[in-house]
Amino acid sequence: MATPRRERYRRQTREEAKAVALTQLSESGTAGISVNAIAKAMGMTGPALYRYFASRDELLTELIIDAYRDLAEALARAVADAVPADRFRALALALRDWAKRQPDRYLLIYGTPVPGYHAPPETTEISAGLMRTIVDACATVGGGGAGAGGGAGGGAGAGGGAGAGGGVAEGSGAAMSGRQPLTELEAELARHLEGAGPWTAGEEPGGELKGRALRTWTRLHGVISLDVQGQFTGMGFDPSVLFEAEIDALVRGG
Amino acid sequence: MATPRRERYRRQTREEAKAVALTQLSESGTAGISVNAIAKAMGMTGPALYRYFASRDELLTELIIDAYRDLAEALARAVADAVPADRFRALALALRDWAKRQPDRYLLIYGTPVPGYHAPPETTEISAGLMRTIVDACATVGGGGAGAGGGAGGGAGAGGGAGAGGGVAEGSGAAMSGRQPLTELEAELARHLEGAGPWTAGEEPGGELKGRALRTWTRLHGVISLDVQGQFTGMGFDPSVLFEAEIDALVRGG
DNA sequence: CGTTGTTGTGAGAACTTCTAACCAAACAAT
DNA sequence: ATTGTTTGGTTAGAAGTTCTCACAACAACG
Repeated sequence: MATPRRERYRRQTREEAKAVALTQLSESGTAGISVNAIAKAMGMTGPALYRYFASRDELLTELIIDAYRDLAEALARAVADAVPADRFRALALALRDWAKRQPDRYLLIYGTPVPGYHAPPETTEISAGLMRTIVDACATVGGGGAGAGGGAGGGAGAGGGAGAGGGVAEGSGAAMSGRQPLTELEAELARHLEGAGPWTAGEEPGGELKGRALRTWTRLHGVISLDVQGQFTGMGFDPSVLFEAEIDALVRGG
Repeated sequence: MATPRRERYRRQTREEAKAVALTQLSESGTAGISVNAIAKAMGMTGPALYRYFASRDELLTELIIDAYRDLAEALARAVADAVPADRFRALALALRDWAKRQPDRYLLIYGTPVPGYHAPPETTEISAGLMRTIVDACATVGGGGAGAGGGAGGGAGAGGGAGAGGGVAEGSGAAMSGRQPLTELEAELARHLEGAGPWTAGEEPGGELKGRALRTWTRLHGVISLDVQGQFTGMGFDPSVLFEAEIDALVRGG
């Protein structure tokens, strides 16, 4: 039952190509990723790579999906490895750590999108799983709350990237009951908020889970994105201090 | 003393080229900006444009500088047009408004940078002026504080984009007194904080100007950037509500 | 051994940025 | 007014890109 050598070899060269692409990415950005150059670096001619990737865009997409999955896994693991009291902090630190370690991959996910490019459903699924991890982590901070829901969600999230994807896939039936099954997030949040009331204009979102999760996401991203883009250079302060302050503010104020 | 027709014509075609580039930008992103295509759209052949822009990069850079200047001006004007009590809110709303009205230009400034690309000193100067506007606006919220400093800074900021740039240029002598004159921001902030103590690890940054300005910047950017990148689509909530919540949180908690 | 399917190569089309050479028009100065 | 110079535009072409196609070489299977 061993995987056919043909297929294994194929996988191997695909991975190698993506690895080379990643080094090109960190050296010259997404624009610097060249199919021809990758092929040349691998010891073959340009067109050969088109046997493995239908287009440059497909390669890029795969890079994005990989990064997404990797990040989701890292966050889920960090949360799972922490005791409930530290989960929120663990999540935030893991996010920052991942981003600082591989800025280009972070920007691949959350950076400027190319107009006309439509993210494949895979990424939105992973994104939903990632969002669920954040929501779960937010549920552990402050008033505690929703122990049962948090536990179930945490279990699925702790299963790693594959687990998150699986969980979303399994839950797809629930999304169909809604009117607009755009992402799992809506249903997911609804499950978490059960009767907490809608979050509409003019309302006070403080202290309630959906707002907390969103604020967590946007604030952490705000610091991280500006940091990895180098916008803080020469400003005479330590970004990590700012990041810590934001964590504290989130934990305290909600 | 009328400007020579030669020069005027040159300016004109440069502006036209940049205008065409902007439409290309909004249609297909930075990667979609093509010198050849711009020239063709203007009714000339490709190489002709190289009389006006030394390279594609120079054109891009000019687009970035223009956007920067425009944003800085819009913010300064919004702050200047508001009564002191509303200045902070006015700044935040103006920032969001500008970004939502022209997302691609916002991403041109705060989006993924291309590696190897070094921002010209002009942008860092404008950035410093912009940061000063934020700091000034932050000074009007909460405990009031530093009335004299805020007034002086506000006056320079209210002078529009050119005024901000000029102010920075004039102040360059002050930067030389420091050890690392990387940007004006450091000296600017120092002037504002005079004796408020350093902002280092482990310290509580709440309620003090530098932290407040940085938090303002990163939080607003966090919401805006994810919004203009379309990361909120299909999540079933109104980004503006989240934005308002962040403004309130900044005003209230600091 | 033969057949089949996969992988790589070279040629080439249609793009891109950007340089070089050349020509024409507009300005400046004698 | 006739020179001379600067500037604007053209075509040609080099070097690069993505991507298609036809053809050859090889591995795997019956």
